[in-house]
Amino acid sequence: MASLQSLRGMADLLPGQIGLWQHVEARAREHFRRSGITEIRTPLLEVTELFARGIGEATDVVGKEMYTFLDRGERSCTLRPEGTASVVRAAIQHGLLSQGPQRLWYGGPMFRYERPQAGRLRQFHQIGLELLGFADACSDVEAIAIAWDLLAELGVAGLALELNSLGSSEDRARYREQLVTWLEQRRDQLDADSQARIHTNPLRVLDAKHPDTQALLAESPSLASALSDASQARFAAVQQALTALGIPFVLNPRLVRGLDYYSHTAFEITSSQLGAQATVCGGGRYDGLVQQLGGPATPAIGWALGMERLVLLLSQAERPVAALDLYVVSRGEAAATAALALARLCRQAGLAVERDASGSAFAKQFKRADRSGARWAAVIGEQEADDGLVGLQDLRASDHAGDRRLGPVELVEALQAARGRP
RNA sequence: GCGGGCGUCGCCAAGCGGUUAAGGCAGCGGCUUGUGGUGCCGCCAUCCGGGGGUUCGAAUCCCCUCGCUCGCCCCA
Repeated sequence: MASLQSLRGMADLLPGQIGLWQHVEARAREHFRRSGITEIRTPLLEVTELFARGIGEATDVVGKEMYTFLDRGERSCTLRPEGTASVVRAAIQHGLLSQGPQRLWYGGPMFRYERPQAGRLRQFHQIGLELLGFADACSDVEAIAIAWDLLAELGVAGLALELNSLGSSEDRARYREQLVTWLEQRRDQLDADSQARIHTNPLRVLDAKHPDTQALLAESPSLASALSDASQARFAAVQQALTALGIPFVLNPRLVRGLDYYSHTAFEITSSQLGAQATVCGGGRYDGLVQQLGGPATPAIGWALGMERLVLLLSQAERPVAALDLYVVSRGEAAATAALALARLCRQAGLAVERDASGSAFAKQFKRADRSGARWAAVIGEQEADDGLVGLQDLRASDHAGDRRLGPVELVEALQAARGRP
């Protein structure tokens, strides 16, 4: 390549697309505000150990997808591949948990060194929710409902909520043993990927895509039956509450989240319109993580939502356009200064203004005024500059009958008065 | 990391071994020396992602490379 390019998997967000992103971000912000959830911002870079311990050494994310390097002090640093570990670290580090339960959200870029694909980038963006210090089943449902309602509010259609329970960490450990034993007995019947995972991440074998492996798995010990009575009751309570809220879901016993820290409720919100990367939002309960990272035993639930995937679903719909109130056209040096002063005056009054700086023919400037989408055009030529006046015309009018000539202050007042009216 | 498809102007796109490399949109200039949305005229790729090779001759064939894309893996 002759010219410089962005790194693979790292995308620019251009002016034409940014409106949709800002729209989503604004809605999310407002949605969290109404839900009593406050934002937290953590660094993009963390000590590698945080993710190794938090997410799990055996996971793909940690094993092969992290952007890790040594800094000048020879410390191993990693660009965050997800948000939860950082939020939990911050909560522990600053003693937030001793101030009571925390309802937090975050947003921003995450980094995973993977092969880019539709809805998958190396730098991608997530919005996430973390409820720290909440143990009851209704908190699981509240978290899910917040995600579900946000998506609905944004007008995303055709979503499905998939649900599973991984049980308590004891349930999971017990089941893991059963499963490993069972898998080992049939090791030679498994596909290569699954064989490799028997000890590193056996639960993931359940979700193997290989048809022969899937057929074999039909008779494997089930996770559901390994759940303790308490865990089963808890899962039932989650389902009841979802039903009470009218949020539809499908049980997916093979839904095993990739990161080690999940327990009990695990869920994904998926769309069939996204191709292979169908998950828009995924999350679950992670009761053991806070303690594992050195904090007080704290039950927690959270989720992360993929911005790129969400925007992909939304981009078929309409996108909001930032409207300009006024476009200022001028000719001549004195007029240019007057135009600049007028633009500034209007901006100070809260109007959105663009000034044509080209100095080209009026016909040309008006053509641009029209295309800018501005509601009004202001004209300052030699004549107006001399008189200290400004020509004002309605760009929506088809003739010049309504054109006026007035002073800058009157113009601002006129536009403010006209604002809000069609 | 592994497979498949693709890569011509800012965007869309013709071209398929010998063309001055169509066309449309956008942009710029003009018709209209101070007034827009329509119309008309003109300008806008010595070059076809990059590098090698085959050939008298390549955007068109081959190799390598980069990038995009789809799937696998995994996840948001």
